[in-house]
Parts: sequence; C-alpha cells; structure tokens
Amino acid sequence: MSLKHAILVLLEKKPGSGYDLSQRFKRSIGYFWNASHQQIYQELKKLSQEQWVEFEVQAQAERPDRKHYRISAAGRSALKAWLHEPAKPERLNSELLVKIYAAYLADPTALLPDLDRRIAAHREKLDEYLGHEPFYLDKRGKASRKQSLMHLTLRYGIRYEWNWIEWLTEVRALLVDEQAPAKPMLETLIRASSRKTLAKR
Amino acid sequence: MSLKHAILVLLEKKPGSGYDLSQRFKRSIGYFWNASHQQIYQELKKLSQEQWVEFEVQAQAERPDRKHYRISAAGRSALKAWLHEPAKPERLNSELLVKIYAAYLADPTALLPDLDRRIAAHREKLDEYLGHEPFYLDKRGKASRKQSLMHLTLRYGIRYEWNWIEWLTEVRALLVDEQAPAKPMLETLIRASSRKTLAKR
DNA sequence: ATAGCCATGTAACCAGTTACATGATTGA
DNA sequence: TCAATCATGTAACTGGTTACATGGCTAT
Repeated sequence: MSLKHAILVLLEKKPGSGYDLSQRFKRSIGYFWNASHQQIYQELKKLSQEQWVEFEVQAQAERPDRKHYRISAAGRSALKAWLHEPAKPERLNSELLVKIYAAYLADPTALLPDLDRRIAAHREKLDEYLGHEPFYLDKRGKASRKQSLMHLTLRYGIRYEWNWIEWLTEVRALLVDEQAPAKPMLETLIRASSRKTLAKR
Repeated sequence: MSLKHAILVLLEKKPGSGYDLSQRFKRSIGYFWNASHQQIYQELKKLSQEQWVEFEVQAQAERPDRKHYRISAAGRSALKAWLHEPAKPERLNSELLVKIYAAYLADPTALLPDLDRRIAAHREKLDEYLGHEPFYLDKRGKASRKQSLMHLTLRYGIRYEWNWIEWLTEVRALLVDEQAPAKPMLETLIRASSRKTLAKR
C-alpha cells in the first residue's frame, strides 16, 4: 500500500494535521496521488497505532482541536525501506474509455457533454500545474539539483493533462465529423496558457 | 462501478465464458481496463443474479465445463442507460511517482532498476499496441467509420505508453547525470518499432 | 441566503488483491 | 521437469467511496 507511505513522505517534509495533509494532497501532489479526508484520518489512526507517526493535540480558540502529526524514527526507517522495494506495475482503469469504446452501441454524440466537461477539467489542471512550475525553477529557469526530481513529477502531471486534452480533442473532432486532429491549435493554446500563468507573477 | 459495464460491453460484442472474458481483458482492451479472473467470476455471479446476463453450461470432454454467458435484454438496456450517464472524473494514484518524489530522502540511484524495468514494460506494451493497430485500418490506412472510436481507444493506449517512456527516460537521464532528454532518439526508436511490427504481417 | 473554509471523525458499502484450491494437456 | 494454457471458483483482506454527523467563521 502506498497511501501510508505517501503520508509519511509528506510528514517527513513537514509535520501537520490530517486536514493539512488533505490540502497538500489536493493542492501540491494531486498530479500523482489523490486521497480523501476520510481515508487520511483512518490511515493516520493506523499509522499511529503502528507508531510510525506521533501526534500532539493543539487546542484552538473558536476552532476544533487539531492533531499535529509528525513522523517517528520508526516511520522514517519504514519509509526508507519502502523506497528500496520494487514498485508494482500500475494498471489503468478508465470508465470514460470504456464508454467511448462502446459508444457505437447507442448514439455516440451523447458523449459530447462528457468530453467537453473532461477537456475543460484537464485544461484547468494543466493551467494550475503550469502555474506551479516556477516554484521549482531559479531565475535562470533551472531546477536546483535537489528539487529536480520533484520538478519532474510535476512535469509528469503536465504531460498527463496535455495528453488527455490532445486525445479528447481528437475524439471530439471525430464525433462532430471534423477532419483534422487539431494538434497545432492545441499547442498554441497551451503555449498561450503558459505565458498567461507565467505573467501572473 | 464500471467492471460490470465493461463485462456487458464485451458480452454484447460477443458471448463467452469467464475465462474468455479474462483473455479479452488482457489481450484486447487492457489499455483501458484491467480485471483479474477472480474479479470477473465474482462479477458474473452478481450479473446473473441481477439477470443482466444468462448462461448455459457446456460440458467438455477432458476439460472443465464452461459457462457460456450472453447479455440479456435487461442487461442491454442497463448498458444503454449507463452510456448516457456522465462519467466521473478519474484520479491518478501512482506509487512510482511517490517514490520518485521522495527519492532524495535516500539514494536516488536506487530507483534505476525500477525505472529500467518500467521502461522495458512500457516499450513492450507499446510494441504490442502498435501491432494491434492495422486491425482497425483498411488498405488505405483509414479506420472504418464504425470502428474509428475503438481505434481511438487503442491510440490512447499508444499515447499513454509513449508518454511514460519519454518521461521515464528523462528521469533516468537525470539520475545518471546526463543532460539531454533524449526525445528525438526515442521518436526514432518508436518509428523503427512501428515499421518492424508492421513488417511482420 | 449560500457556499466555502476550518477541523474532525464513524459506518456501510463497493472494488480490487492475494492466497488458496483443483486438475488435465501441451510444448520447450 | 517446468511453465503455460485451459477452466473454475472461495475466502480473507486491503483499499477506496459515499453517506452521515457536527458546528462556527467568513466572504459574496
């Protein structure tokens, strides 16, 4: 299982509450790991039973108490051991692809609203990720040695979203009976988006 | 849930046994849906309880009996209803990405064997998928109207594998301290592979 | 008013994996 | 002799989602 280890990684970088962790899953590493708050609280309970994490309760005025978690020595060594184990192959399961595969059984154009929603969602994420990128780069546009691996995981997220957009756009073009895969146009859009998000700073 | 519906889609195309289905998941639509035989047998049991599928037992000499399943009228309409429901967004969970993100906590080069195994696995799948492609194309290299959606799902698989290979190669280059992302070289390899698999026919 | 943020959790359920179980046939 | 293919399943467990529960503060 990896959620356990994903949590340990985050706590190793910086301690925090379950709520903090769920924010970090959403906002900073959502491009390779997603977890709901329910899952996180359950997992933190298990992790503290195993003594891989410790916590202290912080009372807060006007707000619910927080449990401030940090990784323990045992947790740290479990994490290192895990890093040296081979990763198991990942397997794709995409509901949308099943629907597209089967679309000819009914009216294929019924998929259009779904496609448009998905394209919009991926465009949004792509923009978000492009906005994160400068955080990993110095003034000369280079990632520091230490952060370059983390930067590459962000670039995976960027590729992933881009890939979906390109492909979904091809599917859409087929459904509405157009011809060209609209590739160059997309690249233009993405470059534009990149400039836009970079300009915000 | 989609495994139910993925099974219905396969049975709608062509009836068969649980074993047949597990082969088809592996060999023909593995690039967007994976299922183990255990899952399939359980699911077929549920599907026949709901009367979305029917089966007849076929006795075989020298081999275990087979249950030959086919979709029922109720199953067919459930499938059509499902096709008109919106698909829920997919969420990525990649163990390997978590490891790469956290690699700096230990010795990052410890990841190399993992990376090489994964690159090889993705190269293999890519080759396999490229080999499937001519099945969807006529003599002039065009997909028939009816099959073009299925063809696009295969192209998703091709993109997916390609994307992983390119990205993993970048990560590898960083770990072994090279500079260039080796992109053009990869494209060359993929084109060569495409010619090779096409030449086999 | 309505939604979103802060902050925590439980319970029921659904989905997926791993281990176990059987047993013949075919090819390297 | 070892692995793969054919052919079916059960049981235990782990992982993940959905629904429910509480409740104040802040911004539109």
